[in-house]
Amino acid sequence: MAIEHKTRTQLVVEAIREKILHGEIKGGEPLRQAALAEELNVSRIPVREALLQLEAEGLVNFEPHKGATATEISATQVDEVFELRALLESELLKYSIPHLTAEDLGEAKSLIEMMENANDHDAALGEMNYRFHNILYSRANRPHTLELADMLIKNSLRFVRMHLTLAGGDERSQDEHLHLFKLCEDKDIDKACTFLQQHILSAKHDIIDLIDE
Amino acid sequence: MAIEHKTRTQLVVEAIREKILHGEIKGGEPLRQAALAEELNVSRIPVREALLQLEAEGLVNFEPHKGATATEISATQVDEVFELRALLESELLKYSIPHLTAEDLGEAKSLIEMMENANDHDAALGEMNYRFHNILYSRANRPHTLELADMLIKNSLRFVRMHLTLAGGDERSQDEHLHLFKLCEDKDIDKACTFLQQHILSAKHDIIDLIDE
DNA sequence: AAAAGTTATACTGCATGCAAAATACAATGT
DNA sequence: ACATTGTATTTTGCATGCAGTATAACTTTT
Repeated sequence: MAIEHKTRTQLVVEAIREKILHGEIKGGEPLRQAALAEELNVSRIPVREALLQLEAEGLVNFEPHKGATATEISATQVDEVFELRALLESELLKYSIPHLTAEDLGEAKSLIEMMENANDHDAALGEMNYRFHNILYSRANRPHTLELADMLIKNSLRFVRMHLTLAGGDERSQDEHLHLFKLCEDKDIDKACTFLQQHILSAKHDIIDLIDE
Repeated sequence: MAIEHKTRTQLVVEAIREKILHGEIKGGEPLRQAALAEELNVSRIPVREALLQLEAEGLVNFEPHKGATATEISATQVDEVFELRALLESELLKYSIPHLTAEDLGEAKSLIEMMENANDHDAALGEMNYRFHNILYSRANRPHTLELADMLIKNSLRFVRMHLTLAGGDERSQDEHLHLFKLCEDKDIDKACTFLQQHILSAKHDIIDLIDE
């Protein structure tokens, strides 16, 4: 395996993204280039470039001459992002299901089992959830769509994490994953897609409820 | 009206975007930072930042240590982008129609008339087409979705332009705009949305045919 | 002559430093 | 006290220069 040679900019992107997703940096909070540069032991240039990339991801607002802030996230924004996810991800699933291989399904299945065994508040749960869904979409052959969906998922990850931490990896979510898996296995495209939409939208409602208090 | 103070980076973004959309820079062609910097009379820093932003827009590929290239655009890519547009834009229209005001519709109408009177090969035609659609989506109250759709539209603008230049602003497209307008006026959401999808997909087919020769 | 190694070059990645803009603060006038 | 102007400070925007990486050109070896 080729060693991957990460640029400082990429490292800074990951560092700042993690800070935002973990809530270490709150929404609306200003991101000072000099402060971040010093903290991460780089110059301001890679920080600037990282902030630009994070803006493209929707995690940061970058205003000329004003500076960058972590994006605020209202309930209506969550609503919109999850609606979009439901739209795009069901589209991906629709194209992907016919080409899903036995190995794909095997991987998905084992991830479900791992999630069942994992501690409810395990931080890795979000990662597993992410990979589970990603496998199901992987054969869609729609790279652009997948990239957009990925952006949205990353963007909503901070809520999902909050959701998991506060509510715990609840039973319902597990059951839903299993059910979705079976529908994929049966190649029942229509049912799988509409069920996936429900799955995403029910997560949306949970999170909005959480925010509203 | 407040004078707007554009940073060099923004100006460079626009300059390079224009070059790509106008075909002055072809797909796959490398974008050398130093060359662009000299040509535009800036240093390499704003060029780098511009290239990063253009990558987010999908017009440029940025590979670490390798450099940036204008994105190649195969028929399958066009297919995917237009499918996405059909999906997102019809969604926007669905939410927007109920809130469209009389003024909105007036503006849209006058744009249609302007497009009818315009020269078939007028470069401004693409711009008018863009504004026409944008007005129809403007009341959707879905900023995030609108932004994504906007990105996709910008991304497909080079083909639309090619389409218009080679095929001319054909009659069918005009008729379709008028029909779409009437459906919006009547607040017939379902018909308007499915018609919009057809409108976008038919453009897709025209463009793919153009590419395939 | 083809493959592998070596040097040269072209280009990117990034640190530093300075100029311009925005913000915060003080002084003045009303 | 409030608004307004002027000044200081902070912060961003960008030019320059150098170090590191990838690619091309050239040897050397088989």
